[in-house]
Amino acid sequence: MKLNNTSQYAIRILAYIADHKEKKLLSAAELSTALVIPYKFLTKIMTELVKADFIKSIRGREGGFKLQKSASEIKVDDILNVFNDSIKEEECILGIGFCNGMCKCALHDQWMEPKLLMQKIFQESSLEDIAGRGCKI
Amino acid sequence: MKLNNTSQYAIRILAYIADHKEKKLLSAAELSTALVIPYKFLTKIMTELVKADFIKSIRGREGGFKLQKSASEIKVDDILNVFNDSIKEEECILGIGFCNGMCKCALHDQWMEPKLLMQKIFQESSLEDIAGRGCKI
DNA sequence: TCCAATTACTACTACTAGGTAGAATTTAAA
DNA sequence: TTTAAATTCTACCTAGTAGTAGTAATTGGA
Repeated sequence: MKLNNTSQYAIRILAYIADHKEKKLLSAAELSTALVIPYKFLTKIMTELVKADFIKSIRGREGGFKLQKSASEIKVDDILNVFNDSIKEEECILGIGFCNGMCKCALHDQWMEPKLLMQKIFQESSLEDIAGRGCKI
Repeated sequence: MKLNNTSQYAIRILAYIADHKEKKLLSAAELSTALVIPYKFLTKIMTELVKADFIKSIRGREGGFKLQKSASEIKVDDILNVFNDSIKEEECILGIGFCNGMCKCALHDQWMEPKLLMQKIFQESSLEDIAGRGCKI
């Protein structure tokens, strides 16, 4: 009952970048150190975030990354979608493939409330909302 | 954001057994067919459920499985615990290891409500509560 | 007593997520 | 123009989850 590691890293990376927009560019090395994410794994994730158009990369010396959109435009759910980790409408807690009103799993009714709540939180929370909250990790 | 396959299977198996207590014993073959779970994988799970003392097995011809405790005594959370899949108190949505009031992750506050709700549902839902709900899968 | 139906055990394979290594490419500064 | 700092690409390794195969052990019934 957790997000996968890559999604967690991606959210933390983007929130960190959003929280440091006074700096023009942040390098992979700086992000890796600050967020305690293995450097090589982080660079792999960065490439995906660039392709997904959340961030812009500047190659070469003095290069780095910065947000491509405004922080309020990027929702947590958008990030989860890139890593196939968002909560699907028909998602069933017991994994049966067609859990709905007609034929529902044993936990269907109980599961609706937390599921909708999580969907709502992910869809409504933008980087702007979460950047600067709590610790800087 | 999902339970692992084994936990899902285990819950469905136990709910099914609870829902068929009029039958003295249910065989692995019957469960495998009824619940559409690969036979060999199911037998492996059954062995774990026996060791965890949720069910009793009768070996040999005419053997099978039945609940070892009453359905109201077995909570969903007890099952999740066997497969290391229950929601821990300190569990953090962004995976940082020490997310609490002092040093909390960017999504800590939003995450509290659905997390507590899920914990509550898992801890309070017994097999008796869920058996017989919805479809028989 | 023997057989067939059943659970239990041991070991293996397949797939995927997480992570690492090394070299290629780009670019600003010296 | 050379070099060093940076991203990108390709390929691989590792560990854990899911699932399979074969056989041993148990036991009721013919």
